[in-house]
Amino acid sequence: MRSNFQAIKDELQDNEAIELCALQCGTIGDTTKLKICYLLRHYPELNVTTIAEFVSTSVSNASHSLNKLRAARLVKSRRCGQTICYSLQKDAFANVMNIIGSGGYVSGM
Amino acid sequence: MRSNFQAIKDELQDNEAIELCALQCGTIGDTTKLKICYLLRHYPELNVTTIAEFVSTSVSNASHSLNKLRAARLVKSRRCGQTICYSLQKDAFANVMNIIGSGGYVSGM
DNA sequence: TGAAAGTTTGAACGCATATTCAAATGATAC
DNA sequence: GTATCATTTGAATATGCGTTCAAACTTTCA
Repeated sequence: MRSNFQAIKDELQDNEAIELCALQCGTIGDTTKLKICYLLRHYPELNVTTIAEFVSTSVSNASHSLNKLRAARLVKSRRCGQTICYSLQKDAFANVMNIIGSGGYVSGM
Repeated sequence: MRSNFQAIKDELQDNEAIELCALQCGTIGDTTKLKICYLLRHYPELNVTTIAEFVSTSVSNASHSLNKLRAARLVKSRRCGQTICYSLQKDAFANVMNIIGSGGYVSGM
């Protein structure tokens, strides 16, 4: 059980899980992208045009947003003939959950 | 059970829970603030100077960050004599959890 | 081949944000 | 009161981001 100052400071530095969590949270820190995730959480697969209509934005903006979501490993895509189907990654937010929990003090480090 | 297009589009618009979630995720989308939350998840209370040392930043920056975290209702503070003690809000991320879940398709809307 | 539907791309703009610095505030002890 | 420690505040800078627009690309179907 590590509990000295330097060990904790080190754990906070260059922590991949924290970096990824920040990237993913930052990505859904914008309502357009968050709405897309929320939508895909309840629809297994949707194409860009449909997503754009649901979240009331342009197709171009939806496409840009989906690109960022994919870069953050939150969304994946596959071609379905003429359209491209987007869906949530499995366990997309598992890492986020691990880092932030549900809030409140839990135990010593 | 609503399942038509317009109802879902409306649900996505002016949704307070989603707006709050975006605000809170955006706030911890920065490593400094996320580290502070991570730290406070494991320490019941810490003052600004200590937090700044842990996350390897200036006291001023830590103070600015804590202000944003408080504005996003993620952190609270109380005066302890000469210093000010910061702690995580109870159920700080409860709303975030509700919106994003852990990822993956769950059920129809 | 050519048209139409679906999607992506890159540039451009304006706006928000993180961080730093210096100065100001608040509390404590001598 | 004054010096010291802890913290906040505001301005300034630079960097990053969301959105829009027009143009390009891919697939399908006639």
